[in-house]
Amino acid sequence: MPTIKDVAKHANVSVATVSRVLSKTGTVSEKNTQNVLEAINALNYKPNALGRYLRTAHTQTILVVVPDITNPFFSNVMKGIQTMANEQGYDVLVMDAEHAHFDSRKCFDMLEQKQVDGLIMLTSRVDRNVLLDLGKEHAIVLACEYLEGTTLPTVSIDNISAARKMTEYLLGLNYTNIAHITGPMETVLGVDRLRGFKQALQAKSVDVKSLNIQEGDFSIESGYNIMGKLLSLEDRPEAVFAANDEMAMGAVNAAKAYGLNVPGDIAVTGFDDIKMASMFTPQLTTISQPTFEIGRKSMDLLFHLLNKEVLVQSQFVLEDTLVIRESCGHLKEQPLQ
Amino acid sequence: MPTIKDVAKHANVSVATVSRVLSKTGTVSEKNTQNVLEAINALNYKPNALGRYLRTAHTQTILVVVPDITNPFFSNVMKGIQTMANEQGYDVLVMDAEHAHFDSRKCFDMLEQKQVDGLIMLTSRVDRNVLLDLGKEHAIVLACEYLEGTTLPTVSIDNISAARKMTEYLLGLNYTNIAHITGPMETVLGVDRLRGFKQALQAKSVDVKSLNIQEGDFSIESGYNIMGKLLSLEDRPEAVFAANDEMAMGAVNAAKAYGLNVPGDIAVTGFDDIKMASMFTPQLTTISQPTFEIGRKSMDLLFHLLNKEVLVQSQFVLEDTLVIRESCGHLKEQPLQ
DNA sequence: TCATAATAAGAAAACGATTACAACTATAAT
DNA sequence: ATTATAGTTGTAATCGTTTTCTTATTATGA
Repeated sequence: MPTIKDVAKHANVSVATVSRVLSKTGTVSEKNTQNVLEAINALNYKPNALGRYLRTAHTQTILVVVPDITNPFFSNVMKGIQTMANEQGYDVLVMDAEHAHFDSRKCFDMLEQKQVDGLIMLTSRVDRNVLLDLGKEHAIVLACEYLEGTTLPTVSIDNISAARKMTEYLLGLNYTNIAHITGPMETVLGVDRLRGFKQALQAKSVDVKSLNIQEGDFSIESGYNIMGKLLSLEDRPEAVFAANDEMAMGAVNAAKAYGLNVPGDIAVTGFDDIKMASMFTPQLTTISQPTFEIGRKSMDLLFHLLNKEVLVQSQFVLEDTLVIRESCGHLKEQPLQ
Repeated sequence: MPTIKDVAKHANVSVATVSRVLSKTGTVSEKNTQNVLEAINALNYKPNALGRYLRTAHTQTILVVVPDITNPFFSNVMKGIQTMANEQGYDVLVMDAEHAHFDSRKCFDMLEQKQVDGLIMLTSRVDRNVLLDLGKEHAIVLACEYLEGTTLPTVSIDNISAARKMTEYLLGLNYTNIAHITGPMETVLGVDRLRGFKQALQAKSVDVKSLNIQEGDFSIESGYNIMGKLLSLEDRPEAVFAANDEMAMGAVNAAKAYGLNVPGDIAVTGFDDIKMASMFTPQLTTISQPTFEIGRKSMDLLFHLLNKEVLVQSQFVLEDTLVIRESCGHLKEQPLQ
């Protein structure tokens, strides 16, 4: 494996000169530039990134922690991050938090050990204080899940108002006995969507029955199981709002297994608008999040942080959209594909 | 940011001693060990990974190149890799090849520049010779898509026989006019599955009509569009075998849009058994791949390579399963969830 | 022609760890 | 007392770059 020294020797110059032509900084004569370039070619020299990183003290790679790589919602956000990162010459490391079953110190260490330059957290299920402290010294941005009263840069949608919007839509369809399958109550996402749900109900003076609120874990299975419970309630709900699309699909399938028709017998809505939401039968009415844009914006923010620029604005809430499809019995025109 | 020197000074020992207690190698007296540990704590010292990496010449991180991070099939393989990697103390970098629209030199450079210790390719749509050459000097394993006549370690299923099995199943259901929506013909995956399809037909002396073979690109959209073509054929196929689940779903939806019932009017099958295959209506009959295991095995192989062990076996083909659900009109018992 | 500025290039010092080597204990064996 | 041995420790080299100084050379302008 040739090093910069070998190149220097081969080109009859000093290592400094080689480094200069490599990084296109400083001034090197035309003749030497050519010599160095030839030597690089002749030896098939590839600069060792480690040497450079140690000296320059940054790795040009960032870490993103995602609750579950398997979840299509997050892979879209990831794609946005990835795209933006590559544009700026950064590489992206991914860490799967496995729904917070991981040791969050691992990702913090990577930051502190200079293994990565920055961090994008797609989950906030970590030690709040540690995260906040770390944010003072390092480049960290929070996406999707913001942290209550945080100083960290954040990009997400307004989950409360989105959930309220969804519930109001259901109310507008004249459903009043509405259930909500929540996300995990230790996530801001779960809590906020529940909050929006309640707000809409209370605004219409519909009372919120505690039996109609059941905690899920964002998985298809939990949607299926909880729907089972809901359906066996004495006062069976007419509509159920699931806190994400996966749970909604589980719920629909539970209803089908129960011999019920969706939306004929019971309406179901989701949240996130993952790709499958429109492929599913019935097509899911849901909240569409600008996933790619969330990713892009997060990386953009991180990039500013990395460059020590002062952020004029650090909290970004992006637009979500209620997309109405079939699962609530109100079919708007929509191409099937 | 404290360095090892600061710790040494604080603990009144040499940097060598600090390094020794850090890496638990060599012998250090009980007293000094304690002093060093205290100093580390007092200064909140985190060893700089870059320094270590440069010296030890490896980064403990591997790179995996995936055709499309958004595809659930690959995220499951990724999960297997990730799990195994973490067990062995490796980190995982992900690069999205965007269906080979990326510059493959980028991932090769990372290997050559020592940015990563090893490479797992989930796609082989790269320059064959470059890849093979690189494999002589570096740790590389190919997963999912093997390379014809390669010397590189490989783990995948036998796509030809799996596709044959699927086609035979269709034939067994007495369909004879069967179409195949292929994957991209520049992927081994696409070619192999087509090959298996043809083999099954030829074995039964059913002639393969060229109009019944249409090239897709693994996307839902292409499945939808191609199905449109297929349905307007004078001699409309009774069954269509799509080379992956996404295209199968697109095909089903096209049929629905056409006013056709699946499987009543036309049978459709997929390949891969992604999570949604069983959530979809009708539930997809498909080929199930041991995704997690493919990931695990690949990482295991890579790990051996990294340790310079000689591989007794380097080509692994894992078991696939035909999972029969609803989409071909032959419903076996299967829990709905 | 001389002072000044600009350009080119090398020597050597970082960066922060690991580790080979040597040196110095203390203890045990002779 | 002397030697051998094992256990500790420190010094300094090393990994492969980048970058700060210096110095030498050439070009520019008065």
